Amino acid sequence: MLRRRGYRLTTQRRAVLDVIARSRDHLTPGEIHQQVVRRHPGVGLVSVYRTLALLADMGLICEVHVGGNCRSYLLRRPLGHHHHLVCSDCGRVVDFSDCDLGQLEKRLAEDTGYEIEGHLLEFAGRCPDCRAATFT
Amino acid sequence: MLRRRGYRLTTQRRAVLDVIARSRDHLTPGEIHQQVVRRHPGVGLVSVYRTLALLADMGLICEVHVGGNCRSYLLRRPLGHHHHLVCSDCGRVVDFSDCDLGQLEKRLAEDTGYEIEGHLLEFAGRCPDCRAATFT
DNA sequence: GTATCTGCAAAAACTTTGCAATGTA
DNA sequence: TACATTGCAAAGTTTTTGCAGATAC
Repeated sequence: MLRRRGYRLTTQRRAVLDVIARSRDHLTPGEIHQQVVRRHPGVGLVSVYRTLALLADMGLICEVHVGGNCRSYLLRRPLGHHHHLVCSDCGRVVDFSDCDLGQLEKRLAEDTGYEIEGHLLEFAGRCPDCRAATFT
Repeated sequence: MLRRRGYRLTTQRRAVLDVIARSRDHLTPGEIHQQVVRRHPGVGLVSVYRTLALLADMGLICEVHVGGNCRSYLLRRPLGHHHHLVCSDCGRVVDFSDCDLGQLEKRLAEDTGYEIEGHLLEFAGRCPDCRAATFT
């Protein structure tokens, strides 16, 4: 990972990034810390918070809002503009990038006079695995 | 307000609802409490939390995620399905209901195997007033 | 009159900050 | 070696809970 942006590559940061990258789910700071500690006892929750702030600033991770905690993070897999489809059972996230909101955005701008800067779009649903689990 | 759903209509609840209904902005529990206290000193923050939980359960208010705090509430003006366009300067919210995501939703369902249950869509932008304020 | 609500105070959860010690580059 | 980064502990916030007294119906 290209952390040569002036920041040092420490064990802690590597560990946090590793946990986030490994997970297909979105994780809260607490959950991330728990997982980090498994392999690296002694790493403080504080470092997790600090690392998350850093990664968020750099745009390497992003938040998930649908389904509970708004401070759940996720690796920004496609690095550019994209959205999430979140499983309401297991939390598993699938990314997609073609949202095609241009028309709506344009009409809204005209109707309201707002100068639109961006949007937040997330879908909630049940992933194939969780659906299958229902029909035991 | 039709609170005859088995719940009692108390001064506190009326006050909280009043503040939310009055505001065109989205407010955090703390902000709501501050405003409630102005007219009704002695009302506890606890009651605000409890009332918010109640109103949220009943679907009378909804959250705003764009721009900071994810626990900002807003009166559910059009009572059905709708979305928000939030001013990134003053927080003022405009509602709209035609989001036209059916196609995208269908394609996502096919591509991913998810059974889609719902979506969260919010736009961020600058409202006419705030835009005007820039060109002093 | 009674079951629902409220406020207080205290607890629990979550997040940020100060500082000496540590580890990367 | 030097300075960014860490962990601890402590302080701030935010949210929840227990309980006795108040109040809507």
